[in-house]
Amino acid sequence: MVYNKTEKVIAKQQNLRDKILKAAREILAEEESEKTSIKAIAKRAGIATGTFYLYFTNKEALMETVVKELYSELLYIIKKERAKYNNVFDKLQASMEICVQTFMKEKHLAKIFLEHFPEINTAFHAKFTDIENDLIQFAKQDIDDLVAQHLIPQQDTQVSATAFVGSFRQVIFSWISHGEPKDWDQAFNTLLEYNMRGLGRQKN
Amino acid sequence: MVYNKTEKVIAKQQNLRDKILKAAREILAEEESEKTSIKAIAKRAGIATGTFYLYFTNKEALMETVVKELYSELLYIIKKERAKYNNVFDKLQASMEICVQTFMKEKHLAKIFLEHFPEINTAFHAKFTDIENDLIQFAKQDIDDLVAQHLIPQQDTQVSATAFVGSFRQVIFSWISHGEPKDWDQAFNTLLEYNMRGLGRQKN
DNA sequence: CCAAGAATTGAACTGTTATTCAGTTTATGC
DNA sequence: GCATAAACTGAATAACAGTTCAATTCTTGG
Repeated sequence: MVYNKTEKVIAKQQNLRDKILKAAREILAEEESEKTSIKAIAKRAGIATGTFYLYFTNKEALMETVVKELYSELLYIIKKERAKYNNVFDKLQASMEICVQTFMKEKHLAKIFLEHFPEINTAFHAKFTDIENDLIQFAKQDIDDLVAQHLIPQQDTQVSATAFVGSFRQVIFSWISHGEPKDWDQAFNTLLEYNMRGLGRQKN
Repeated sequence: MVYNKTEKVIAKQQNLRDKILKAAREILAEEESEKTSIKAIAKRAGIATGTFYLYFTNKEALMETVVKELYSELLYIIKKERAKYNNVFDKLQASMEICVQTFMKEKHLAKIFLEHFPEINTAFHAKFTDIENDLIQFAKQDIDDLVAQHLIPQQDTQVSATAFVGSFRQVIFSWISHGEPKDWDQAFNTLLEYNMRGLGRQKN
C-alpha cells in the first residue's frame, strides 16, 4: 500500500529543502570557512548527512540549484530596476547601480558570484561564467540600442559590452578582496563616467 | 665520508627540476585534464611520485614556483616593451598590447593566469589576485602620470586603473573561454579606444 | 672493482570527502 | 492500536590526493 503525504509533511519537507539551501548559501558566503562539505552543510541545516541525499541527488545538484537561485534573484532585481527608466543610458546605469548596490548589501551574494571558490568543481564554475556572459549580453543590447539611436558612435558592441562589464566586475572584486575603494558613491561615479566616456557618449 | 656531486649529476638534477616545472605548467594549461595531482605531474616528468619530494618540499611550493616564474616572465616582457616608448599613453598602450599578444601566443599562460582552477588551493589562487593587483598598480602609475601632465582630467586613478585592467581581463577571458572575439586586431583597437576615451584623453 | 653514500622508487600510509545503506524513528490509514 | 510505508540517521564505504619511507638502483672516490 502507498501512503499519501499530508499537507504538514509536504510543508515540512519544503521547509527542510529550503533550510539546506540556506545552509549551503551561508557556508559558501562565510569568510573563513573553506569547508563546504555535505557534512558541514547538513549539520548547519540540522539534519544527518544521509538526509541530504533525500533532498538532492548529489552535491553538484545542490550547487546548481544555489547558483540558479542567486542568478534569478539578481535578474529579477535588475529587471525591476530597469523598468523604471525609458532612456537607454539610464537603463544601463540603473542596471549597474542596482547590481553594485545588491552586491554591497549582500556581500555574501557578491562573494559567491564574483570570487572563485577553489574547492568547488569545474561545472559549478562554468555556471558563473555563463552568468557573467549573460550580463554582458544585457549590456550589449543596451549598447546596440544606443548605437542605433546615434547617441554613441559605431563600435564593436560585443567588445564594448565585455569591457563595460569587466570594468565593473574588477572594481567590485577589488572591493570584496581588499575592501577598496572605501567611498563607493565616488567610486561608482568614477566608474560610470569612465564607461560613459568609454562608450563615447556625447556631452550635452 | 661525504661524496661530492659531479657536474653531470648537478646538471641532471637541474634538468629534472625543470622537467617537473614544465610538466606542471603543461598539465595546468591543458584543456580537459582536471588532474593536477602530484602523481600525474610526476608521471609526465618521467619520475616516481616520491622523487618529486626530493625537488620540492610539497605541492604548494611547486605551485608557488610556477606562479612566480610565469609572473616574472610576464613582467620581463612588459618592462622590455615599455622601455621602447617615452610617451605615457604609448607606454600604457604598449603594456596592454604586449600582455594581450603574449596571452594569445601562449594560450596556456593565459589560461593559468586568467582562468580559475577550481581544484587548486586557496593560497595559490590568492597569488593570482596579487598579480592582477600588481598589474592594476602599474596602470595606476601611468594614469597618475597622465593626470600630472594634464593630459587627462582629474579622477580617482585607483578606480580608473582597476576599470582599465578589468576591461582587458574580461575581453581576454572571453577569448579564452569561447574564442570570441575572432578578429583580435579590431577588438584590441576597440578596447584601447574604449579605455582611452574612458580615461578622458583629449582629442588631438 | 667495491663499499658507502646519494638518489630514486612506488607501494603504503594518512587524511579527507562524497555517497551508501542497514537499522531506527516517524507518519499513514484503517 | 497496529501494520506498513516513508523518512531519517550516522557509521561504514569507496575513491582519491598528498606525503612518507623501506627497499632498490645508481654514483662516488679510492
